Formats: sequence, C-alpha cells, structure tokens
Amino acid sequence: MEDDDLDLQLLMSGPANEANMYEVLGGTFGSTSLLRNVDGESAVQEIGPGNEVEDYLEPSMLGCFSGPWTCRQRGSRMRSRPWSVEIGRLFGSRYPCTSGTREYRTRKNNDHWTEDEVIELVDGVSKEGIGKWSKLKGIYFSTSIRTPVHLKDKWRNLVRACKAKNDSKKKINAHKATGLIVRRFKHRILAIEAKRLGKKKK
DNA sequence: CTAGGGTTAGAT
DNA sequence: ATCTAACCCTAG
Repeated sequence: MEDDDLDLQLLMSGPANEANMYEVLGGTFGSTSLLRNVDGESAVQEIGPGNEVEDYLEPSMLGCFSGPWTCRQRGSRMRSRPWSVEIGRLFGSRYPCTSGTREYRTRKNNDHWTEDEVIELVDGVSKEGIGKWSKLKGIYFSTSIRTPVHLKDKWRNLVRACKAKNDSKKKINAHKATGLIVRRFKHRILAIEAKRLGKKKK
C-alpha cells in the first residue's frame, strides 16, 4: 500500500490512538508542527507522543476523524478530497502552518472556479472594465464566496493562461478544465487585456 | 480599495 | 522537479 493510501485509510477509520494521531498529523505537518489548543486561546503545543489527543482537539472534533471519506465534484470527475481540507474542517478552517512566521493558516476556500463563474467574470470585466473588482463583486458575485481580490486574481490567472498558450505549444493542457475555458475565452480576454495595456502606456 | 509580488497545494 | 491555479500579504 502506498503512503497516500495509508493516510487515507487512517482518516477513514480514524486514528487508533494518540500515537497514531501523532503520526497522522506529524506525518504531514512535520515534526515542528504546532497545534492550537482549543481551550486556552494562547496555548500552543508541539505535537508529540507525550500529549493526549484532547490537547489538540475538543471532543466534538474527534468525531470528524471517524466520518466517511467524502468526495466532491471537481471538473467532470469525482476526486477524493485532499485530506488537508479535512484537517481544515477539524480546526474550523484554521489549521496549523509550518512555514513562515504565522502560527496557522486561515484558508477559507480552496475551490476551483466553475465555468459559469468564469463566464460571469469575463462578462463582468468586459462590461465594467478591468480594475472595478469591488463593483464587480457587488453586481455579479454578491452571493458568491468570491471576494474582489479573488476576482482580480482569477482574471490575472486567466490572462496568464491565455498568454502562456500563445507563447509555447509545449505546455498545453497542464490542467484540462482550464484549457477548455481558455480556449473559449482567449480572444475576449486578450482583447480586454490589450486595451488595458494600451491605456497604461499613456 | 487595487496592483502586484509571494506562498501553497495539487497535478504531472 | 516543475508548473499552474488559488490564495495571501501589503504598499500606496
């Protein structure tokens, strides 16, 4: 059995004991990982064999470990949810961060854009122009999780993807879903972008 | 608030 | 090992 399968297995069945839990968490986050103690706001502890599971998780969270391994739709095929997402749920979308100065990461959403969302974005930008991200959010994405910054970032990624395919033919379909979208909107996106660059020079 | 550099996760 | 998409950081 491969390592990934093992991790998956552990999450499906739940860690057998504290040591196993330590393995599961430590295995991914590394030996220096820190977990916030749920009770004490300031208490941060290193994951270690000397600690109990309760040091890291409150009882209600423990149930998450034995739940079924769920899948979600991404693109056209089902894919198992990365277990980092599962960990994110365990920690209320605040899960430990091993790099940098931050104690933990707070990543709210890690989903890929749907084709419909991209259509909205391209439509919106062509009507309102580039750089009106907050306005765009209000008009086209008012009920969406996407923030103005997300819109801006996505647009940048779209432009980059379009340009990448102009430059070289070697790295096509790095990601299939994006490839389709890019093929469909390439001309509109590049036209809008060209307009922006034109204005910028003046 | 936006622009743009930086970081991270997942796929190849 | 490298690349992309999504997300973060923050100056201005």
